[in-house]
Amino acid sequence: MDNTIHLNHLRTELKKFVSFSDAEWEIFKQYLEFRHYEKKEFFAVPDKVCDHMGFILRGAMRYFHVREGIEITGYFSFENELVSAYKSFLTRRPNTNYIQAIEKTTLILISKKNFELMENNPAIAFKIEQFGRRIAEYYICCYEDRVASFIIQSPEERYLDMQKNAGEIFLRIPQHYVANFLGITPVSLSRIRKRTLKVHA
Amino acid sequence: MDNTIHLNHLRTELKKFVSFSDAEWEIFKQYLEFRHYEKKEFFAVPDKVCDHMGFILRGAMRYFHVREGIEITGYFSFENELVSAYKSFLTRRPNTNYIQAIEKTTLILISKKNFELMENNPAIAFKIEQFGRRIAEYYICCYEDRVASFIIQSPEERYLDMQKNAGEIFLRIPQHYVANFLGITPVSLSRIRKRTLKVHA
DNA sequence: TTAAAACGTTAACAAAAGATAAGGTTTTGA
DNA sequence: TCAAAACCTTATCTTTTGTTAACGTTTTAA
Repeated sequence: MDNTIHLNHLRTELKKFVSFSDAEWEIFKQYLEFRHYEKKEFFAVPDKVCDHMGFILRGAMRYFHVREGIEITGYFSFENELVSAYKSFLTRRPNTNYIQAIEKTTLILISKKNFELMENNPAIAFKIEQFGRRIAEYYICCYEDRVASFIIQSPEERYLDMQKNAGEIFLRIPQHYVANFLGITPVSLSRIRKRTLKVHA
Repeated sequence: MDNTIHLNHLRTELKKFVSFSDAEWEIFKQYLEFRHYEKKEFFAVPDKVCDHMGFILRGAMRYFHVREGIEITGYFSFENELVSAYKSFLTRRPNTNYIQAIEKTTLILISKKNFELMENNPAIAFKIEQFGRRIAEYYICCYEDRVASFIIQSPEERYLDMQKNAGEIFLRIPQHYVANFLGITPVSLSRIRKRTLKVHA
């Protein structure tokens, strides 16, 4: 099977982090693997080290914790985004949550081992450091906003913001997952929806 | 004034991110500046680009938003920690919150300009990429935990965790700042304290 | 195709948090 | 030193959220 199209797509998408030269890309792409996940299949589970980072070609992933037997969804990733239990990936320590495909999903994977091989390969080491840095910096910016939303906004405001800025999510994600993401229960989100609906009607 | 002791201290503390060789350190330290902040002086303000990253030699900093005229505290940094309006620093776009000294504070600063000069200096560029990467990765791990606490825990649980893991903070920081940090109002924190006190008494 | 599971809403009640204001203590700064 | 400001607690009332359970609809999987 020829994955050239997908690899070129990846190269384009990664430009928001870093631009690979042709020579660097030839090396880089040798360290990649493709993997398909069926719906509900796990990318990461608690108590195991997450040793891959993935780029989502197609599909969607859900991050969730289990607390007293109940799943609590913390995050989602979609097409053209990265997916990883980042802290576990970086520290090589056991992960604490689940990451699960919520649709049929295709990933391009880089293993921690391959990452380190590239870090030690002088032909590409510098670019890989840049790559790792830009990814981390990108997610820091996202996290800064997310934490601010918990500090500054009420659940209702977070919901309205999300509806405005990421409305497509509601078309793909069950609402009770979204509720957890906003830091509230599904019942509470249902009430917020009823409340805010009347304002616009 | 001789700052050798402080620079050596910085070099030691930065080892948790990256180790500079003697030659690299000689270059690196030339790009640093010392700056003193009086209590209540600002390190960063809204609508201006934050163009420095600081290392706290002594003192403490508070991050806060202003919303409808009210200050809402989002974070603190103390001795041997870094301080920056990171998103603004990275993206060169206007900052959205205040960062203020809450005690007499001494920082060692790196400007964005000097950071970029080092990134373009072959003698130290690689080490600087590593440095920037490790800092970002370190903060990602902190953020992952912080967001999880908002998703998984109740305000009361966040308070008890904080008391257990960062109890010293309560000795230096007014309680109503801590309340915001936990995502609640000062009145609510006061009630939580009263509630949880009885459990231990 | 069909039974089971998943999902969203609603209701009722309890628990917690927000808003506002008042009071007493401590800290600050002129 | 002394008045003003900052701070924490408490009280009251309102609003919101959590919890549990029920119901009807939709989706899933055998």
